[in-house]
Amino acid sequence: MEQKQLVAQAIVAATDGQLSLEDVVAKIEVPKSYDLGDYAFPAFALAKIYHKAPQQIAPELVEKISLDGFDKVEAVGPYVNFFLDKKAFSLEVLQEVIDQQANYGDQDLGHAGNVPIDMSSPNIAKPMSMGHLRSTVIGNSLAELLKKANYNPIKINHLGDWGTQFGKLIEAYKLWGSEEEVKKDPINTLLKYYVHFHQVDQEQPELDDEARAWFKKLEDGDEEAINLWTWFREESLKFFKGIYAKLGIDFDSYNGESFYNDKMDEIVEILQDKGLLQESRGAEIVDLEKYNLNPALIKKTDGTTLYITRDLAAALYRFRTYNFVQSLYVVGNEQTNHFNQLKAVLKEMGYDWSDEIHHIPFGLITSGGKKLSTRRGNVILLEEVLNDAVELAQKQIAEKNPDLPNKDEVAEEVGVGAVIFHDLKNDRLNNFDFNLEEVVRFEGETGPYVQYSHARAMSILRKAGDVSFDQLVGLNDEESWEVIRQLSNFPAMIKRAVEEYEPSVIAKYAIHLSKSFNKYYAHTKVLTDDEQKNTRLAMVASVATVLKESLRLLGVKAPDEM
RNA sequence: GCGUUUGUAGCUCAGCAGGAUAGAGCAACCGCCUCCUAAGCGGUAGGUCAUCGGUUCAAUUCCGAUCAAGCGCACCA
Repeated sequence: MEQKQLVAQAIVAATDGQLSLEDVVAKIEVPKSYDLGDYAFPAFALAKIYHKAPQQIAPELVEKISLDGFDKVEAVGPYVNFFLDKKAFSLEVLQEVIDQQANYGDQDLGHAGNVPIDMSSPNIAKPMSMGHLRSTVIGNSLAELLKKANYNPIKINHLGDWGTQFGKLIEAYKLWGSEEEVKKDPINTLLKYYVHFHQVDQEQPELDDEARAWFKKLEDGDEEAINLWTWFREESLKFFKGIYAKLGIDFDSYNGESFYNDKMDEIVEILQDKGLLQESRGAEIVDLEKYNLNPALIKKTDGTTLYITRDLAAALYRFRTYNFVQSLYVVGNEQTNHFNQLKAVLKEMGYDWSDEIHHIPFGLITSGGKKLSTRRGNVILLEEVLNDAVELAQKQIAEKNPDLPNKDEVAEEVGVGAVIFHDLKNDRLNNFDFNLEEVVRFEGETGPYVQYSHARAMSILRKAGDVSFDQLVGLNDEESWEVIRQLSNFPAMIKRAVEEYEPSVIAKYAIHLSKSFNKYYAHTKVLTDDEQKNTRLAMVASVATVLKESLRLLGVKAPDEM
């Protein structure tokens, strides 16, 4: 970053202030190929000012630029290419990483402001599928990233524990369920009832009325309904927590939809007071015509609430409780309309803070090209995927490193890490069709590749024993230069990932850093006794630190050996 | 139909908010372990950046249209 300023200043000085520093900074780019330097300034913008061809201007600029801070400055066609002083720059970067350790890359974008994150949010009485994994791992990574940028994230698991579906479940249980069967295998049994319900109600639509009646009872506090619901909820939560433990993710709150049951009346009252509520086809709605959105359904004909009613209550509750600077919702892109409606209704209610509500959408996972659907039985169980991945990691270890001391622990970290990393490495919005082989791949651009790179670095450091990094020297060979440049990019990557709510920025970065390090590793023997040995070790230590930190920000463990 | 997201190599994706010969990974083929973990490194082959227009000195990148796909469009969440 500062290097870019240095380049910009040199250009501004050489052009006698014809261009502002800001303009020049905006124009400066990083050449695609190393032999074209570290930064480049295209002289096209000057062609009009000087009435000359940019190819002619570039060499003239080079004449006027002092070499202070650069190894070389040269003109190639219309470009002025800058080569940084490798020795000075590498020393500076390594010193910084060694000094700051895991704090390297920390920023203060958030000034400690609260940011509730609505994430994971599985539905009670249903198993967790690959679909929930996305919200969980993206939310978790955003929380870590926000923390690094000095925000105070609050991870809220907005459990899907309320709604008509529980009427259906209770109705199904009453018709076909047995207590013993549920106790044996809660989730799968409840799921079975639920799926069965949807098969039967195709021909017996009156079941839906029964189900709605049960949900009505639930909202009205009927004892039998509440008892069943509480039981289903507890069993589900036990099961979910097992999976979260496996993923290494925890939450600050498990306040799901039901938590807002007693907070919706106020919302309805406010809407009424402000004259926003209208009756339409027997239901209560808020018209959103002027936002070019469908009306928001606040209450159904039978007086029960809907998803958006609860989300309105939740939004207000979160604002009052956390006084947030931003409020995030990590929810699939198929719900974009819902969040547009949510924000619009809040805006109509006069809440300016609705502008700080951000839906963080992500793409859909399909299976065989088809949307996952619990009711139709088309699910990919997260638990199974994780188990498969860990098992595969075990095989891999048995084959490649049979003497590894803590095999099971490492297999867990690698297997689970592979699944998480796979989910985070691509753009959030990309859809993907589930493919087990792809998800648990350990070679190429994968989580295990990054973990392996880290383990290699740690291995060198172990072999090196005690070394001090007090007397570092500059490095200027080609292979280490690639690594140094990557290391220096880390803080900028953090910033971008936070600003774009995009963990994939960090995943991609980790791959690039790993690549440059593996290349270096193949080319240079680190543990050779010479005057640069300690500096090389400092670089290896820096790579290990930054890789481990990158993985941590993604929610992936970095074993020292694998 | 309306809204929205997407369209880059056989497959999966990058391309840093316009720039110098479009990059990786898988898959294919060929090399590299007497040397810090070969879960690695190197090489070969593979593309009219969906199509057509527009803005610009410069467009894969910005704008518009068309085509194709995903998702959403009132009593589910």
